[in-house]
Amino acid sequence: MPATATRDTPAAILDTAERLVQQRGFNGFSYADVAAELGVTKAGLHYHFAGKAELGEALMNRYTDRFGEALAQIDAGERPAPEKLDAYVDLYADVLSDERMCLCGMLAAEYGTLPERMQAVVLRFFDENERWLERVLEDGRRAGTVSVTGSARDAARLIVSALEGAMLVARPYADVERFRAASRALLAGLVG
Amino acid sequence: MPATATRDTPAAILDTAERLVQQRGFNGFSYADVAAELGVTKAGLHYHFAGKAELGEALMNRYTDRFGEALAQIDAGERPAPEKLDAYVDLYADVLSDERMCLCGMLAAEYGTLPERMQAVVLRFFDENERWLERVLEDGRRAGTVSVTGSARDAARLIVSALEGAMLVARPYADVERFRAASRALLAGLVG
DNA sequence: GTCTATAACGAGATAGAC
DNA sequence: GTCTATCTCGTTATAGAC
Repeated sequence: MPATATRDTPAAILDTAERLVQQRGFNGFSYADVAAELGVTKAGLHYHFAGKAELGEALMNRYTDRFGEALAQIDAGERPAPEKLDAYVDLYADVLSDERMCLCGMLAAEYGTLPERMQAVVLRFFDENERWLERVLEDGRRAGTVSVTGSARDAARLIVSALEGAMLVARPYADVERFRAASRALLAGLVG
Repeated sequence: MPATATRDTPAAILDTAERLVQQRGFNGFSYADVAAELGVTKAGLHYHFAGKAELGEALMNRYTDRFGEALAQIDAGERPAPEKLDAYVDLYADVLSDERMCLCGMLAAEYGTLPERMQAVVLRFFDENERWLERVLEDGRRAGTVSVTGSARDAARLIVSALEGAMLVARPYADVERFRAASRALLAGLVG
């Protein structure tokens, strides 16, 4: 019996690569970086993920699926819309406090250089987030807990944009409070 | 007399490199890309800019200075604060309509991989923008044309964050209207 | 100021042993 | 499943001719 990995190797590869992409970008990390950190060789990585494009795609699908599960978790709580929005903001804050950018926000910056199949997942991520927010905002409007001036769709797109941008700007300052301040000001204008 | 360039060569290099960075990122373009587009050799570029770090720094300083001049232009008009904010949003929209990301927004994503001197300019860009916005918002509040709930500084930071994020998200969709919708929703919550 | 030529390195990827 | 070894290519950068 050959030596067994202490945990699922593909998952460990994805964990390391994910962090590297979130901190350095898809064009800012290499198979060598991942291999060195895991103490394996580049060839070993190619066994699990044929190429960088396949690794990137797997990364994004896992991230987007997990984000969807987190949204389902928020829904399961049956809380009023403003609390759901606060929980949504916390998802972003948790990523940032790890000194990471949102994976798909990072890849949105590099969009023009990405393999086609990775580009498609970037759009899927934003679409799913916008749909979820739109529904929460409409529920809140019906319940009288949220007062959005324009369309719920436009407000949802503003929220995604503002939170992605707040992460983008706050990370160079290594200042989560900067993100928190922007989030508060955002929700104050929408929920107030 | 040697052949004369049709226009200032360093400026032409900066123009091309700037667009490439805005569309592909600092880690997504090379000297070879710039040289090919200008019809010169890589060695020729090194004569004008010693290395990629120096080219990047020159790029950012020119961009930040130009942005500052554009803000001074807006101030020169002596318009009320809401009109100044509209003009400010237009600066971003113009960049996006060229299918480019804000230069410093792009470099904020790649921040961890940048040479130190380029990192410093990223912060300078955001600082100067926030200061300008903070002043406009305070002027507007005094004149009664703007009603910001929290501090002008936090609102300024929200505006920078939201506009950077709106560019980041809208560009993969190649949809300037997506940016416009987010901008309108943003200002509606702040100026309303 | 721009060129040719090349050095030095790292990236992504593959073949084949174990 | 992971390794060693190697290949090919692109990238940054320099030396030196014109």
